[in-house]
Amino acid sequence: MNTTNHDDLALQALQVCLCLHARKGARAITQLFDHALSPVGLKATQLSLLMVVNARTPIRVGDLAAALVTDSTTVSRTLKPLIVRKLVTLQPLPDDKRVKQVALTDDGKAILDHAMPLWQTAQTRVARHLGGTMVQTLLPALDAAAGLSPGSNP
Amino acid sequence: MNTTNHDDLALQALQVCLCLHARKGARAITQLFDHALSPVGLKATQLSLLMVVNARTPIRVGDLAAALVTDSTTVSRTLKPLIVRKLVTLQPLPDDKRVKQVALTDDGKAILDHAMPLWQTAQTRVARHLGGTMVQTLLPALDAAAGLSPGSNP
DNA sequence: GCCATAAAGATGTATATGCATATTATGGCC
DNA sequence: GGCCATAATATGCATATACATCTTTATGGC
Repeated sequence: MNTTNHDDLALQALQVCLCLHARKGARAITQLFDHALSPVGLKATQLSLLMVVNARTPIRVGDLAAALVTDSTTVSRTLKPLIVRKLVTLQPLPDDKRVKQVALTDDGKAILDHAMPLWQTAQTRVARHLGGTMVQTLLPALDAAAGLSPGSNP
Repeated sequence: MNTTNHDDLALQALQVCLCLHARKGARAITQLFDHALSPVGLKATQLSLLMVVNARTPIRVGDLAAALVTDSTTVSRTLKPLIVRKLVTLQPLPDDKRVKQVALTDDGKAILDHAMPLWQTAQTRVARHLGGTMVQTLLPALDAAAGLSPGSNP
């Protein structure tokens, strides 16, 4: 008899698990970006958030969560340190005080200015490591993956 | 005059940032796996760890961290709830008591048995969503990304 | 054998992440 | 006009993640 079914499957799963691979890859990339961004005191996550806010100021918390493919509760907390550092503001919408809008401050714009060259360095380093072909296939594949949350159950 | 350099770069960066894309994709995939695994009370991260331990029991904490492309301090804490649930054990190596070895318990093997079919379902669902071609290109690209941590500084 | 140094994990602190639930604000219904 | 269903966000709890630092244990030079 063999080593039971689960052993075979579990061993094979290690090699092909899309979740594990996605997480390992994302962790490695995140670490590189975090290190690259340390001079401006931003984590990769925080820069991502600032970039989205910059592109769509002012933006609702819920829209920010959707744009980042994350939970609005996560956004709520990720905003905290950025608000403390006065990089963004959080203002209730006058028309509907349930809604809060996130806006980039001048300090936020300034730090974005300092961060983007560091981002460029990190991006280039990862892109070189992967090679152009992989980057071209990776980005659409990750986009596709990011789009699978809505259709969760069928 | 235009909208300043950083605006252009930041807007463009949103579309191509490998870190943001990797994290968004990984989050979406993780959520799907987490939901799929909820019947056995495991998170995707925990199953990944159990699969590695299963493949290489007993394994040192440090080797586990390397295999998962993560920090050994993270492994230390990720192990905590699994130890409490008696899915793995953590034993110092007699020869060198600095080293701790992680081993899968019978309960751990049992839960792995229950989890693997759920894993298969999640894996298939994601693979179908992406399509065979994307899966074939995604896995090697993520492997390549996972391999960029060592050469961090040049 | 004794102490300096290094190695392996664990802990303190901080952020990231998401589910269940609480809080607050709208809006429709009576 | 007040009450309840709903919507948007925030909090409580638990895990995930990593850097700096601490503790414990080995090892090497003397």
